[in-house]
Amino acid sequence: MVSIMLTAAGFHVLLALASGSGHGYAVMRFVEEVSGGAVRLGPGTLYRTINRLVADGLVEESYEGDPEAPHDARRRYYKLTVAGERAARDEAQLMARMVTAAREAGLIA
Amino acid sequence: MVSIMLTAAGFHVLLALASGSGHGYAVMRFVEEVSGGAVRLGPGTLYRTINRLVADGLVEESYEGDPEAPHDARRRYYKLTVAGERAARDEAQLMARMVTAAREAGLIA
DNA sequence: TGGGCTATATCCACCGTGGATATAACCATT
DNA sequence: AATGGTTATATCCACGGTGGATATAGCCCA
Repeated sequence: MVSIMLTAAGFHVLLALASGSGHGYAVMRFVEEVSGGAVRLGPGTLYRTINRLVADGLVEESYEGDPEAPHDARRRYYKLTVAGERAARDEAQLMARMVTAAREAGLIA
Repeated sequence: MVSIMLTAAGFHVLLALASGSGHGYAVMRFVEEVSGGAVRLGPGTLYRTINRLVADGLVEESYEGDPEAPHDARRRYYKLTVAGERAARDEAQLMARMVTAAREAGLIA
């Protein structure tokens, strides 16, 4: 399959980062929350996916942590690159088409 | 990752079948069309995915072909089972949540 | 100072994917 | 009736992503 170059896990990570979840563990919780618990990214998939996204130039490490949060030396912060934003947008638009098709098929309201 | 038990390819096939594409090749064209060419299911992924869905009880072979179409001995027709419809609906709803989240994040309009 | 949660990282076996290859039936044209 | 392009299904292999366990360690509260 082709889509763009994103796996499902990759899209979830990009969406979480776009939604303001700055570091890995926050991404994990975001994905679980936004999916109502249906999607869970285990640590293996999570950190490997982040590293792949960094290698692909869709995500970059950010050395400015969340100013609201208390300092936590363990955390590594990430943000979308321009290419990452574009990839996330493309994939979201593709998904929106799928949802529309599902509506037209009478699968959902 | 968990979602339900569907891979991306699996969902595309279920959606195509729910939309009235009765046989494998029609599924392939539907997926390509509905995605604007962004998603392509090669024959390998396509037929293997169908067989897996049959084995999982989400799809069953239907021996009543499309009455509109001219007879074609090569075609094998398929339709969703009740479980397949439920799985497709669950996945579509999950996708709708992701699209909503993407809107809230300002990724798409 | 002990325990539970937060946070990141790596490893392995398994499974799905992509793409090539093969086969053959269908249909229009010559 | 032969040709060629499209439709249609099927199988194979190497590759890469996934899931889940395991490890390590910093954080925070009692």
